[in-house]
Amino acid sequence: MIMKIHFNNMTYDSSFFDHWLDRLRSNGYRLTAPRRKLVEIMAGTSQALSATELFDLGRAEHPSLGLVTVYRTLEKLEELGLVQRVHLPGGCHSYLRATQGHEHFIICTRCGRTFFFAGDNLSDLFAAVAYRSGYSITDHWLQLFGVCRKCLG
Amino acid sequence: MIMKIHFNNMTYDSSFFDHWLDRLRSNGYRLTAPRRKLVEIMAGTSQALSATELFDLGRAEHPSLGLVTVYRTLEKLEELGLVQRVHLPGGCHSYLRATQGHEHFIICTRCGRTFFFAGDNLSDLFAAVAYRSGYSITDHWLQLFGVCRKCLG
DNA sequence: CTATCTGCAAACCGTTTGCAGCGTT
DNA sequence: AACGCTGCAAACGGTTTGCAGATAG
Repeated sequence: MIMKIHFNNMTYDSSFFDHWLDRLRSNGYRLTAPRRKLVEIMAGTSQALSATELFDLGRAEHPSLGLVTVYRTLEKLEELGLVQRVHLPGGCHSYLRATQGHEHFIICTRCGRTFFFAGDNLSDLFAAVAYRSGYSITDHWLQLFGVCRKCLG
Repeated sequence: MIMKIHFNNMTYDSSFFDHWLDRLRSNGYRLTAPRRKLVEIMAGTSQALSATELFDLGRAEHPSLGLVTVYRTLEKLEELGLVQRVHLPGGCHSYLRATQGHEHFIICTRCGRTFFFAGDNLSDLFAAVAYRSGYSITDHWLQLFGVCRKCLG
């Protein structure tokens, strides 16, 4: 069942969840109960979550869940490009839905809530840097930090 | 003694080293032999170094050096804004001379060598994102990844 | 039926802390 | 002389691995 949901100030369809399950299945991974639960949580939140936080959320609904399963599921989701590690000034222990194409995000440094936005065209800048540095550019991160409306009070 | 050196494709003066020592001293930190050696290495390289790599480099010239001293020195340099942790796709265990103002850098994903460049004006983009997201923006990272000329061969 | 997945316990690795002695100021 | 710094050893916390039993396909 696919339905429109309000997510992160933008409208996405809930098929994130279905799509992720499809990707797992079509890559030969099995859809077990703990895995489904973890995918459901990660696909449905705009909050960057650490393995432990995800573990606690998952365990609330699936008590026998093990922390190791959380790590192994995150590993697969990351490998499939569905989830990405979030780098914060204070550490790199959180995960978030991966950005797509030229999409970037701003993350609240208090609660981890994120807002995704389409990246402006930075290719002029990149071309200039490639020329001046002699490097062949393979990737870039543009990451914004701030405080979200809820945390501003 | 201050002299011009060629560093990272740009000309800096070697007073990075002197400046860092000054900053340590003026903040009440003592200038010991192991600390001087570590500052000399970090101030004089454009290579992102992990604590262990810095340890090995330092130990080559100061054999009694302890790894703990490396961590404690990096902590102080980071606190003074002279050094920053570098976030790479594969982990966040390296340190580099901190960027200043609107400066950014591109890092070679093979050898860690960096090239610093002045950031273009991204404030229009930031203003738009602040407006659309409702976040109050406090900081940003723009980080480029690539392969440097030496590693390209 | 078979290969994958699970949870547990233990190993692992980068980092931090407690401490007694040393060195800078 | 006082206080910060050092190196050692041990603790720590997040993550990974080995394993035997459970389960999806």
